[in-house]
Amino acid sequence: MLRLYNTLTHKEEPFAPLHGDVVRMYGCGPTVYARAHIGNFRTYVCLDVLRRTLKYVCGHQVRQAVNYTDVDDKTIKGALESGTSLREYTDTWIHAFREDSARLGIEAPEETPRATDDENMRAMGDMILTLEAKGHAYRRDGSIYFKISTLPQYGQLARLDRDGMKDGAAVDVDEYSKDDPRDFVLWKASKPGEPSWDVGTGAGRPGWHLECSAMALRLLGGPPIDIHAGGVDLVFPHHENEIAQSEGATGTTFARCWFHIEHLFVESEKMSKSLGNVYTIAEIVARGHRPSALRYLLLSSHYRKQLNFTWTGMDQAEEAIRRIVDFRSRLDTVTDSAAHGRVPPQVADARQAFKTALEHDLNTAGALAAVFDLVRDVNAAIDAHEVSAAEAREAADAIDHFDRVLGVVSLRQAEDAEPPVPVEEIERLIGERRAARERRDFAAADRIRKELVERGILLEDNAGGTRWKKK
RNA sequence: GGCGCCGUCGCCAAGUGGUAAGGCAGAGGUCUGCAAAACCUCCAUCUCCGGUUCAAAUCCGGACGGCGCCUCCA
Repeated sequence: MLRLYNTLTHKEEPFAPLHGDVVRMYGCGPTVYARAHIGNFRTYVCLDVLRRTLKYVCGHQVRQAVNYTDVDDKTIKGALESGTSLREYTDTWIHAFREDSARLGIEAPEETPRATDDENMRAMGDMILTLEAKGHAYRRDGSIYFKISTLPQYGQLARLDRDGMKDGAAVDVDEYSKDDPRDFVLWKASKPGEPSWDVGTGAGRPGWHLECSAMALRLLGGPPIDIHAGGVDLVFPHHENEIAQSEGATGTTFARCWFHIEHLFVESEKMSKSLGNVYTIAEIVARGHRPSALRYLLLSSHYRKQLNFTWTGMDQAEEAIRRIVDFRSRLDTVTDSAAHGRVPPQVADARQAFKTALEHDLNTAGALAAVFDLVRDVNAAIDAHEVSAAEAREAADAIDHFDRVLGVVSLRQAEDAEPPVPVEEIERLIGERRAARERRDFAAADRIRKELVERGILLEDNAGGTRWKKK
């Protein structure tokens, strides 16, 4: 059974969906005002692995929502500066995000709501009115605030207490007049020139936290929903405030399990624009790396540990994937008909180890070890001519199964499907080279191989003939 | 000031009470026309100091080092 670390309880707990076999999960998505960076994508790749584990390892169905925050200070400013409407402006970045997500092999969630969609705005308005009716909210100068003192459990997720929040920590000094500095805004009064909505709230726009509460409950049903996720930085105040709003409005638990992904660092430093180390997928590619390598790198350490992105790490990831991909294609070349019985138990062990690792709070590094164990074992068996085609098929099925969760082999194969040299030309040259080798003209043969290497194609001579692959 | 995390081979990284997975890199070897790939062999006692235990990388205490949150942020 899957066990997940729950931020709410600070413990690893067995996880099962509340209703039947459907896991209802919500992830806080990007604010769409710029191209997302690799740190953002660590979160989304880890969510993807969680999603895939739930589906393909645990056998659950998944109903996942990941939102686009398409109205806030940054998006409004960006739209203004680019001279386009908020909708057009955010459309651009949503498109970019989908493009990058696809390059990283992230499965599309069932729901990708936008805050400014009518039905979501209405849901937010309804939630505010409910909070007001229950005495959790108050209006001041056209804005509406959540009154923290009305909710005794406030602070449970982040484990913050009032007394500790003093010296050294910045105290929220707001330009608005709130009853308590910690009260947060549910609805911001509109300013001249800014887009605004009125959903029983007066003209304005939603506060930072409101959209997630409203959309999660609208799209996933409940409460409680099964899993709520995001980057660690969202624990406070975002998620704490989401809990306050949702539980204030519904009177019951908002989310059963809180799943948080640690931050990515770059060359041991926090990413920041001033350091110039905020990389996007496009920049990774421009440096000659495949997105699959980034995905692998993100999977190679545990999601609750800080991960240090380095270019050496990317090089190592490229090599590691290559080993698995080479193995996977080698399996297709096995033609022996006699079974030897050596491989099936190896496959069974690997499948078991893979599952056990993922079930243990998504231990992807451990799962990868299981994959490599199988690679080594079966490679050795093939070298010893002790594998039948059917047994190779079993191993291939296992690798394909593993990759439904890892999503890294298929990604690499897709990336390498378009070689820099036309396939017919590669094959023609391989033919010429074979002829040269047959007449023992190794100089000519080596010349062809060298030429292809320079054009990005590697040749490997095996018992069955010559194989090519992208460098 | 409060809360919390981390320190395992050159690099990355599992393991969290029973005697150190895996990947990358490296050395030697097998195979090969040569390469490549693959395989085999070699390559750490877990930051340090105490303690608990038959047994600790794993638990407790302390030291040193690194980091996060308490403020917009994945």
